[in-house]
Amino acid sequence: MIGFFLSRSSLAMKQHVNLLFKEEGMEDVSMGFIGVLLELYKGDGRTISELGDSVSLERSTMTGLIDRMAKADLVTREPDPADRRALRIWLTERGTRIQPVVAKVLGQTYRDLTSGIGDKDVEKVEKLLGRIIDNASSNGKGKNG
Amino acid sequence: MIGFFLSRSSLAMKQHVNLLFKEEGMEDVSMGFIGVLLELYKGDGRTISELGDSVSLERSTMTGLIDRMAKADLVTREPDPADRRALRIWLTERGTRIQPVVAKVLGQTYRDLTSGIGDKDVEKVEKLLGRIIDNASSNGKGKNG
DNA sequence: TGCGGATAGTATGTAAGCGAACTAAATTGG
DNA sequence: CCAATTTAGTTCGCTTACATACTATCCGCA
Repeated sequence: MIGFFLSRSSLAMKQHVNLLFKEEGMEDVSMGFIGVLLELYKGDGRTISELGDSVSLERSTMTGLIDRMAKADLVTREPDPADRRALRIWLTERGTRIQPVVAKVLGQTYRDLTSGIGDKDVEKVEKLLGRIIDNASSNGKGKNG
Repeated sequence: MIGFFLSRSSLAMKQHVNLLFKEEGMEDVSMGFIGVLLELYKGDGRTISELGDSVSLERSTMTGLIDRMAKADLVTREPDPADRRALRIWLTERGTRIQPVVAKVLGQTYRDLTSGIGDKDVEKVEKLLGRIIDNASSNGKGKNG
């Protein structure tokens, strides 16, 4: 059944990324950080909510994620002087420095896990999974969609 | 990136299944139970380890899963008279009774989430995800594979 | 100006998964 | 036959995700 394949492949990729980081001597960097790191490489100093929207995670999920990233010395939370509710997330020196490693791990993961699968097929899978995600949100939120 | 699609679609399916069970008035039945239930419908009275192997979950994960299934009155743990280490998992009356609902929810989920995608393409996705899962295990366990 | 609703972030509790460490029991091998 | 190893299951600590409820702050409008 498709659900089985989805959950296993998702978990497998997560574990593979974690493994590669460990092999780079970065046991404290995990798959979960990558989405946020990639966003921050586009530009840091954004709020937790903005980042959460970009990576499709709830605010309550972001709190713990940013906690762990801060503990791993990848980001800092700084108060926004213009909005005392908001915190702006900035890359630390380490967070900036590991960008090439992040790229390397992602590239290697892609090559390792899609080996034997053509780029066209990978694109097709992404497109179909995108469709599944869309179907879920229209069937879920809209109720009688 | 493919990792994003995998984790989102996997989560989406999980939530969709949970939602459909809720709509059936079974808030306490969740996606996580399904793999084990389907195995038990093939034949119950198996050990936790056997079931874990069948659904590709670690023993430590199974403990909590069976706990929750027992709390939802779907299964019972019974000691194996022939092996005092082992516990045999049996379907309860409720566990047996909901089989048609499980089938219905699974069928509906399949139709909802793959709507707009041909059966051939779904099969193709399953096949390619299977390949990714295999790639992960050979690259992960074997190390320099 | 000040009240009422939006918004930012956190806290809490639950699910689902892993690995490592542990206990009890079974199996194997010398 | 008994010591050593393996196996069954649980417990513990961690990650990652959610929803809900809460605090603090901001903003729109009367």
